[in-house]
Amino acid sequence: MISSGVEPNGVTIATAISACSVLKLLNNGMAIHALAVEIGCIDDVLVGNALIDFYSKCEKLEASQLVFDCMPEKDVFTWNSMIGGYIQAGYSGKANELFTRMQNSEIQPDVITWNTMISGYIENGDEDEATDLFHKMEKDGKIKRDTASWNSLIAGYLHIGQKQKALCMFRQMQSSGFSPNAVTILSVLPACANLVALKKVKEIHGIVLRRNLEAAVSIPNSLIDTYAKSGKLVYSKALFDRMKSKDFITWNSMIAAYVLHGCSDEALSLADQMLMLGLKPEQSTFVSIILAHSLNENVEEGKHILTTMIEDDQLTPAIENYAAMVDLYGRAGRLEEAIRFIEAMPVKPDSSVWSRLLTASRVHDCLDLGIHAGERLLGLEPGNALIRHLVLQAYALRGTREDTFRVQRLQNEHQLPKLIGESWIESKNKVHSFVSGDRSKPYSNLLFAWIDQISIEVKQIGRRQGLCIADEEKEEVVGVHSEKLALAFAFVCSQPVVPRSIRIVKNLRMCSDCHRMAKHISLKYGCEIYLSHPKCFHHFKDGHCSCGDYW
DNA sequence: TTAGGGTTAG
Repeated sequence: MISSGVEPNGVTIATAISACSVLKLLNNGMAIHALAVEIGCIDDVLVGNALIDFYSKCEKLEASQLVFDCMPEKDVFTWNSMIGGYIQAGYSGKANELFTRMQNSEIQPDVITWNTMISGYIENGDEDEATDLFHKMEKDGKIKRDTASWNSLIAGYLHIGQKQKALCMFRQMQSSGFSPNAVTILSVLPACANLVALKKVKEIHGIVLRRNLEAAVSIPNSLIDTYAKSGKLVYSKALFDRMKSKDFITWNSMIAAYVLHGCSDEALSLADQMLMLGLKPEQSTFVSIILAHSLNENVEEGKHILTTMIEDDQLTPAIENYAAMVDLYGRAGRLEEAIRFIEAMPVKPDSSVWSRLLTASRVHDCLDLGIHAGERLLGLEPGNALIRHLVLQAYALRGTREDTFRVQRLQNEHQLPKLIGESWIESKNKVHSFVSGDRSKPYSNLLFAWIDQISIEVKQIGRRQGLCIADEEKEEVVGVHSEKLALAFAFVCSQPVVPRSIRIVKNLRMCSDCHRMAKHISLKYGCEIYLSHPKCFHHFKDGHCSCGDYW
């Protein structure tokens, strides 16, 4: 435009600066700022507003404040942009000061100002202040809450990990006569992505259909992911097949869904289809492809994929790609290669890398390497009780003189909270919780009798007794593990019919004894068992598990 | 024509 000799005006400048804000192009934006001064449109309120947002997004808050202070004329955008800048930088106190100043100025806060303050407070951990503002905003009758007001609160709760409160607000929103929009759905779906919330997912899917929200690609994308994590891979695939326009996230989500369910061949074939359509896989696609080769224990192919990614596609591997490689070597039992790979990595290994190595070490009974990985994990997350517990166990198992000293030192550093296994299962619209060794339920005797009977059968099949590093203490110590109680509950309460599909969520890693029992039950009764615990998803069917006995 | 709320990578 400039080289054609057309003079830009304030609108041109504001639009161009906005583009720089999105792309966080500090130098280009500053050049346009200089141009605005040169052509004399710097006092244009539109330009000033765009600049405040631009400098905030480039993390140059002092510059934003300077622009704000110099503006001869301010409007509601000016104030909102400046307040939003402080909020996004985490300065809710400073934002609140401006919010108060704004209320005493000739420009009054609008619904966006209020929403910005609400999301700012809650994301900075001040839940009370956020809900207080949410209630106050309609007090004087000038401001009406909108869908985004509800979304701010719901998304805020999710950011701080309060899923239940978010879902509760979601319900309240609907009973207050507000319809969820695409943003609401995209916030709330990941909160329901687990094996015991399938009904909730279906309910939200129902809202999507009734409100015609499936047109935006992001909605079916999120549903594909959520259904897979809720154990309904067939629903994910049905949605995928029906989608007329797919984007990268669609493909990545479906490929990752197959990997999650241990369907490596389907994942690889879908990745091939993606290539044939001329779509270039991105880093995240390669994570899934490497993991699929890992499931097949095809180390050479996995290594080839990483090379292809770097050399042919000119992509810099992300830490997740390196972690997937460790899984590839680890699952195949090539532990020395795994550790050599980690040592040669161009980036610093993070906890995902070390925890993959720890998994490999525990599955292949390699105590020394397990201790090495555990110590690294502990160095990265010293406050993590679970890791501390694993490291202590590993030292105790190895039991050299130095190990004993290390155990004592670790124990003295922190008081170890007791790790209690807990499992959840849904039945008749109610989620039931079981803790390991719990005999307090009125029907406990029925559960234990059922477990005793199955245990005898499983013991006859044989047990492998290796060096065991486990999240949870052995059952001889804590009593029957919670997932067995949940399994027994599923059978006992569906009598005389055999349950077809059982879904359980657990807080701690499953032990190999419980894993063996679940496989046996799936074979004996012809039922499917889905069980997830942090970082792992199991689908037991016909005596096999989708994890390939590696978790 | 500038401001707020959101999807994948077990």
